[in-house]
Amino acid sequence: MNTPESSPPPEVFAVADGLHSAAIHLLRRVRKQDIATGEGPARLSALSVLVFGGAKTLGELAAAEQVKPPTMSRIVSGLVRSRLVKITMDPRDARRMHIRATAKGKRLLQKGRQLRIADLAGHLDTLAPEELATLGQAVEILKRLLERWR
Amino acid sequence: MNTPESSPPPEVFAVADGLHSAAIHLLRRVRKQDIATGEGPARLSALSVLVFGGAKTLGELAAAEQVKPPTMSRIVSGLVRSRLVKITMDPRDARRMHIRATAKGKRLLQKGRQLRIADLAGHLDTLAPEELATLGQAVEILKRLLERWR
DNA sequence: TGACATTAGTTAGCATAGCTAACTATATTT
DNA sequence: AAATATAGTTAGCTATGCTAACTAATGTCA
Repeated sequence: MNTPESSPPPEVFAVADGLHSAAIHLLRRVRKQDIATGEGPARLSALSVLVFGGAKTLGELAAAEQVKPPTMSRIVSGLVRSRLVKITMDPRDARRMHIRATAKGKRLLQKGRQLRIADLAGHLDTLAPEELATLGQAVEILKRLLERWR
Repeated sequence: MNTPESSPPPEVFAVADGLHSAAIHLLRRVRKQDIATGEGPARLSALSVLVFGGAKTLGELAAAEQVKPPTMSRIVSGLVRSRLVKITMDPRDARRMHIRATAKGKRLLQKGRQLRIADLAGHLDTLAPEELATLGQAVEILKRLLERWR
């Protein structure tokens, strides 16, 4: 039959399982570098949305981070206190706020990101060229997959 | 020169960046399934170590999860309260405790894991066979890389 | 236009999860 | 026997997630 409802074959589950496990352990390793930034993961993640995606309202940011508005409200408060973002009110709709990264916020994000990436890159650099190439292809495949996930 | 201290080439950084981003977004997607288990991520993760790696002392479990002992102490308390693990004292060393998953713990973990994996597998199943094969190879490479990371 | 509904964000209060510092109890070493 | 080291716990802080209930502003429509 192979309807859309039928379950994927075992090989697919095996890859899913391995990918899941690898993602968990990989992030657990690189996350240690974040301590150096002095900000927690939720703030860094929200900040990265602002730096790469431009200014957002609180609701948009909450949606982008898949978090509820009260949670994002507190995350933004922290970012404001650290002067990593700045709030301006919407001139047309006094309920809305626009949140944008400051220069300091951009600098901090780049620094933190570089620490993570450099750590990972240092390890990837020990791989054979073909292995690295395979990972590069895998990244492209995953990128396309994640785009159409939802 | 290319000493071990020299920085990896840009291609390696590009792969590192892509891998990092893919891991973040992939986990953010599948994590939503965890709500159905009624336990938080730290508990599920510790439980999985016990289910797949057998009984552990608190210190071993903390090390495996890269967390400090007080944190693991509280995680284990929660797991005990939910009857997902059981504690026995070491007969030779009264300071040590042995923590093992109960049958209920094993069942819950399998259920939660399956929800995550099934979600991911459902999406992987939309890929072409060659793409899936590439991801399978990437998983193997990452597995070896992570083993020698630390 | 005035009443009602909707939308944006905040506040309060709860749980989980991370940390350090300081503690208890047990083993080990000298 | 005394000093030291090790295994876990307790207390208390911060950060991050949630829901429920609130305020304030905007939209709708009779």
